[in-house]
Amino acid sequence: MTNINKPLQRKFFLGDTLKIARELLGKIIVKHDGKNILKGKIVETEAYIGEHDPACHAFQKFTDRSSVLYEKGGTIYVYFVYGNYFCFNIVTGKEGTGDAVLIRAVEPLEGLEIMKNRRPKAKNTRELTNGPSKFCMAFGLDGKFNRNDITGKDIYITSPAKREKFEIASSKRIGLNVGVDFPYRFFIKNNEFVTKHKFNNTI
DNA sequence: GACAAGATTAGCT
DNA sequence: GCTAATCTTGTCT
Repeated sequence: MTNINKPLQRKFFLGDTLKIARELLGKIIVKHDGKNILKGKIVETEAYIGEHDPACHAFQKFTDRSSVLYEKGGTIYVYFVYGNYFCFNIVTGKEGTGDAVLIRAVEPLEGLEIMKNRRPKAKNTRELTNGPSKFCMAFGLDGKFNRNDITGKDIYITSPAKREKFEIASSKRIGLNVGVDFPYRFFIKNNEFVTKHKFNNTI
């Protein structure tokens, strides 16, 4: 039972970053993992705007790491933090803008056994993917995917076969020391896979 | 070449 | 709820 439409095309990722961050909610991220297929519904995102956002890695600095953010929309930006963890971003907008959307949490749909193997610490299904680095671990995403393309054949995003109804809420972003005032975090209201956090109130 | 900080997580109080 | 763990990247000397 695949129930999967065609992958989102390049055009989707070239639009407005904040709009894309909202529209990605409820979409399905698919990863071909060897013989296996992993699927998850995106339930939480954050937008990073290169031009005016001090929290964005591309803000007023073009470095080896942030140069990926200036690629055209649909490019994957994976980076390493805190010595252990990866965060998975999708570059948005036209080439040269420095915008990206961070995938913070997904709801596991397929390939649960593989995810559990990769996340031995997770005590339950919810803990498999309810955090940006947890999602990366469960899906086996690491630095090798940096600069890859989200419209490729091994990893891509599709719309669900059935359009679900859900409410989108927004809040301040999490884990930042700068740019905390921008309400650029978006999540599906009342979805249990959204990261639990003190900022989970709607703004 | 050295140093400080970081888009987090897990484990302990 | 609070803090240590851990190492890459960017910046400064």
